Amino acid sequence: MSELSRQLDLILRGAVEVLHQAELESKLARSLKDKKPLRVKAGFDPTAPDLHLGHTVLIHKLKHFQDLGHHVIFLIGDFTGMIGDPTGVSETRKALTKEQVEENAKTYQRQIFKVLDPDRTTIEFNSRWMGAMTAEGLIGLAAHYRVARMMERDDFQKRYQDQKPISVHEFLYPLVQGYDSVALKADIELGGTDQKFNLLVGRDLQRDYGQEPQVAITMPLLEGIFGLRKMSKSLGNYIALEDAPGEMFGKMMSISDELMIRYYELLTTEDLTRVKAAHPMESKRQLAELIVARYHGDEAARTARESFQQKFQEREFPSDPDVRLTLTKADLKVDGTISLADLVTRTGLISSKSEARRLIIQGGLEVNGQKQTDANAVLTLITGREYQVKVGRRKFALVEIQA
RNA sequence: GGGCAGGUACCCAAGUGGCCAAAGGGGGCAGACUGUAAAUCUGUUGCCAUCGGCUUCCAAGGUUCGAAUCCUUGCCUGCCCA
Repeated sequence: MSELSRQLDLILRGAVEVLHQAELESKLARSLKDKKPLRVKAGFDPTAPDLHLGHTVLIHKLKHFQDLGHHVIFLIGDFTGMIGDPTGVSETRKALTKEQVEENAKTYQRQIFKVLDPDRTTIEFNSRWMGAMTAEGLIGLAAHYRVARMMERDDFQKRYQDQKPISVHEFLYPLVQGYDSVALKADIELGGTDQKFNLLVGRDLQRDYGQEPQVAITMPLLEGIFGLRKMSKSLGNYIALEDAPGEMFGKMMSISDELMIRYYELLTTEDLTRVKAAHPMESKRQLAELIVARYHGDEAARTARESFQQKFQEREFPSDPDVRLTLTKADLKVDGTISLADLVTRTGLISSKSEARRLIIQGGLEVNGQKQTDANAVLTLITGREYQVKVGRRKFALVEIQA
């Protein structure tokens, strides 16, 4: 197999679309001939330093390029982030301070370098060139693109049809993102399938600015833990790289069998036929362990697995409860009692007393292994003792009574 | 600038004077089931509480015995015309 087809093979693995493959091939061929690495760009939002597994699909692809000797540019869209959120029309997002952006960038580095090689990664901020751009420059940039083309974008079109608001500055997003490719002289840009439009704007702009257009490669969006919709922070269906090991493990275990296969496909290099042949629960556990180990180490993965088995498979009270609460006499009534609902509310694991009462009535509360179903119950707590409170399916609190 | 249509709970969305703490769907939570799941079924989903009470339907006023519903003003969104 030639070096070129070897490279192509790895690059195409898992990719949804390459625009256009012929250009990719000629870029690769030239790169090999001149011994000059390609400049591969991927952009990330500075407001969400909490990377989740969805982002790692892209990061792993960057890693592939890196392994092939190419140059990876991890672009943090701090300028784009400062303009505001294109989807949150009702709420204007506060501009991030320089310090916050720097802080977020550090978080990014900590997270991505669990996958990428720091020595072969450049981290860029688009404020470097966008911050310096004058209003005149911005007008000039805007003149490079047409409204009709802008409206071709799916979400704009849909929002327009649905009579939903679209602010003018939202048009600036694809423009700035595209201009980033001009500023960086990118050969290739990676993005999720939802980024296709923006990636193509980059091509158009580069051409307009007299550069060779970048190749756009789209990667699948990883579905969130409830399946169906893409993993994203705002949908709350994500597994963050910095989730605690136990939490990460638990989330991985609660995905459907179907989704598990998908995760294997996009996040690991495991052989899928082997995964499908094994018992689903076993495969899922392996996946959970694999992922936790990748971001937290082998030891943490083992502990997470053990704790999970304790909590859910054997339904025991875990050795590391979610909350440890210490109550003193002052928290109790004079006769040393407290209402059950109050006790549960005090753990902070639920948001109101009404919710506590609901939970109790529905049979979702246990104290020291005893199911409590009387919402009006009053407990007499003994000083010096510990009480194990199980709140709902997966929350545990240990309450200690001090004199 | 003018005309028109809208703003309802976490989200979508019904309701157009009392029967509305407000239908329905999604999502969440709990129970059953299970492989830890997922799917399914059932219940639940403003707050406090024993009956019962209290605060909600963009905001502020007003009409009324009584308003999410009517009126006024303001703010916000969309469409059409200029």
